[in-house]
Amino acid sequence: MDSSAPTPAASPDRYNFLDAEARWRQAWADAGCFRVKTDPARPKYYVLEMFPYPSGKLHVGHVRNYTMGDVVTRYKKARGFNVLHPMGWDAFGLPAENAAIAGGVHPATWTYENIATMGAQLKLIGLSYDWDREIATCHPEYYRHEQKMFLDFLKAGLAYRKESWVNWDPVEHTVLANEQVIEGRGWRSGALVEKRLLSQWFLKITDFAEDLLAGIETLDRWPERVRLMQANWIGRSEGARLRFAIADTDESRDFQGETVEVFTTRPDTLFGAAFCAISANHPIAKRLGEQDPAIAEFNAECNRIGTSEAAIETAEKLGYRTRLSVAHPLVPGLALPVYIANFVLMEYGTGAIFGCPAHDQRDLDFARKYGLPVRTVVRPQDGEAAEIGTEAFTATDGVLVNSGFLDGLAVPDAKRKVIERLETLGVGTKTIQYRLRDWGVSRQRYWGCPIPIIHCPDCGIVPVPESELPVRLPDDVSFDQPGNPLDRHPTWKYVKCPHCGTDARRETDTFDTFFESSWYFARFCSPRSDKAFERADVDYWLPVDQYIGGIEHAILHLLYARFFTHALKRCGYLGITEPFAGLFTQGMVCHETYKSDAGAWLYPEEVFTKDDGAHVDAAGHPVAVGRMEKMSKSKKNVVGLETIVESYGADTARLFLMSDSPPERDLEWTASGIEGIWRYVNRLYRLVVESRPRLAAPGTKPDEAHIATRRILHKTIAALTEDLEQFRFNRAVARLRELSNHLEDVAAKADGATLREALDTMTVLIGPMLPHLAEELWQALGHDGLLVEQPWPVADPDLLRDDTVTMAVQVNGKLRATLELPRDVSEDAAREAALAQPTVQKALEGRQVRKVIVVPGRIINVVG
RNA sequence: GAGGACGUGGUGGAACUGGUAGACACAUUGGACUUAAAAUUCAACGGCUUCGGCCAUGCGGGUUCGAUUCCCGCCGUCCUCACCA
Repeated sequence: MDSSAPTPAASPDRYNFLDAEARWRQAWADAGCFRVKTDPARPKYYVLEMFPYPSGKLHVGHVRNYTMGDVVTRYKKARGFNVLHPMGWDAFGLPAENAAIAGGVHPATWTYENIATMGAQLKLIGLSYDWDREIATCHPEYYRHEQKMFLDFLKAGLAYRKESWVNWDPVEHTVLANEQVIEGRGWRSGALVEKRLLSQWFLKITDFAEDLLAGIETLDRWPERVRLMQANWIGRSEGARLRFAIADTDESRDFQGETVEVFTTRPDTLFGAAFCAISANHPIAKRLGEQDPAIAEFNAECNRIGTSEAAIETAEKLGYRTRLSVAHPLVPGLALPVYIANFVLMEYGTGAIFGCPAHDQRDLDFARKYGLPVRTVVRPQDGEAAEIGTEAFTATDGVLVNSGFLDGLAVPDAKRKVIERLETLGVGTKTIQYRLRDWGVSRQRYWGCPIPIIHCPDCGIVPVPESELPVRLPDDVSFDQPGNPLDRHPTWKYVKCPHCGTDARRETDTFDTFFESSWYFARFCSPRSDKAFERADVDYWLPVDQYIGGIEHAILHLLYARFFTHALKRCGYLGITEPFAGLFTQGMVCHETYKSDAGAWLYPEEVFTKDDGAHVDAAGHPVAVGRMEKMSKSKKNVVGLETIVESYGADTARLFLMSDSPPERDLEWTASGIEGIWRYVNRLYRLVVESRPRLAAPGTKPDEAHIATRRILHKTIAALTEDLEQFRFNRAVARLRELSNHLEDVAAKADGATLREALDTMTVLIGPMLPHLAEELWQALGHDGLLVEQPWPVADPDLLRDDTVTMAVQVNGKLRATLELPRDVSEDAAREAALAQPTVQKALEGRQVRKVIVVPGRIINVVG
């Protein structure tokens, strides 16, 4: 329990971190170590952690990814790069409004207070930010630029307004984008999302579907997982669109000459078509509904059924047989019935399909249910067409049958040929269909960037003139009733039309808050510019070389930001298409959960451990220990940042967060773990302080032991450098411990020069992870100036290679001996040495040696 | 339903490109120091063993001189998307 952890007191043999950490943070700030400027003469490196939403307070779980960015920044700086490492606040969002509703505090006040709190917390842990570049996206000097961008997008045809069925979150009282609906629920509220028909602003992300997909190939420093998720989200499929003419019958006089357009990925199965099905929101379904209350009711029912996993699994596939039928485009005289079906989505393809029961499972189920014919048109490559029972034949390596001019063709050839025919007939075309849909950016909320549009009864949609930007949020708003305060504001929305001067009204929706985070990385390049950013600055700094954030943004933010970069390029803002060259997705910090016997969550510091290991609360009542879960305020399994920094120091917390667990995996925060790191930090301190007297000792003639120490030192430099390059922080920590363990063993007998080199170098190596301690030790070692400005050590290649190698000796694959042999030992000599081993002879048990495999420097395997 | 990842001691994890499995830690146990504790420090720490070894990287096969690593089939855990035509 954290509460049982002693507060380490300062003592002569203990590192006084409280004093030292504050002192060195001040020294970095005074020297402006992390203030950078555009300098094309120097190589640049841009490190960025996903900026936080200022929700209240940070706990130790938040700090992990900032520490990773800090380690990279300090390391790259030592390697000579001009490193940009900025921090800011993703400051628009619903929690501020909820706080306003609950507590009567204005969202702006709430937000800026949280920014002050969290900013101070971040400064406690010694992060290498250029604070001069701090931005908050709720500031008009930030959001004015995205209003301009939106107007530019509008001019470029990348923004449009359209009435469509959208996802409505009934708890947040706002629309959500498709990316923000997870298993049918709002991504933040968890409420079941409803479908509503609303007029909304969209950004044309689909214009870049192909570019965004192709771009994924170039992102070779992104996790494979994220690339795959994005590719799946974009969801490219090749197929055909084709039009079925509505059959001219007595029942369909009013649809004469009209067509039903469908999308299919299996145009080759067209001869097996048994029906057409359209979405309940298809224009034809709506027209039919207007005439027939039964159809209207069926359509409404389809919209009521949710899209959650449970709803989909249990919902029956329902069809409503309309009075319409369509003519098969290739089979004269064949008419197919038209159904309205609850499983056809208006949002994908054309909102209509043709059903081929023999070769699609869902179509087969539907056909069996409604007694439709099942006609096999693809047979297995070798063999006859099997009788279709309850399972469709969906393999695509078959051969076409019962399909007229397609008979005998393989599926891919048949696809090609049938599309050719459809194109000749003028009833269809080859198409590429994406799952990706345009990004709906309108939100019916106050605390966001106003959409700079005026609705005029005469002129329609009129952009706010650029000279009038920014459109500022009004301060005087009330949250005493649900809905959008901007819409209820007494005066704000009433304006004159900029064109004709008549009474008009402002757009009262604000942008999705993902709008702000879609370009902030560029704003950091010129945070005080009166333009969105300066071209010279973004040309130098972008793309971000190392981006660090949570996997939860694998699609949402990362896709929006990639799209924005394409769109900004098209509008002439910048010259790149991919904003983030390298991406790292870090794991979460977890902690045990505690529950009192009354069922209430308890904070770790409210829980005590008795001698027998039982857990109790302050009153001595038993406490149930739950499983490790992501630190979260709601379950109270959080450890306060200040608590840890005051008890152990920032460096101890930082090193703990970098140790043991690989950075992409979850990390368990434990009291014993932090204790262990604290002990290690003190050992490092003592190692240096106690070695100081020996540094003055004259260098003796270097003997074997000194060379061994230097070898270990230089191997550590090489390995640690490689680990940092590859984001293997846990291994880097292990290597540091190997080095310091060795130095502790030899310090008392090492010669001055060797010890000096080793301790100086070790101090530089711990710098990225333990920056305060490193400065303190650097000073203790007698150096002037700041360690943070020291160059990274370079390993001497001669010291990376030993004179001898340890080779394993196996007999039939089993280890029987190890041999210390000269590095350049010949294969013959190695073989002889191995065979001479008594253990080898014994293991052979008198058998003939059939073969000896020698892998230089590694292994000798005797096969007998 | 589609796609993907992972599975190593009591625990977190290491093992380069197929080459000595368990680095580095945490926990535990025992010893030293101490009036005692804390701190520090030394040692043991996968299992079994007749002390020669044997068995061990989820399970079963395969390839190989040699497999935690490659291939096939299971089992389990996790993630993403999902009525996508």
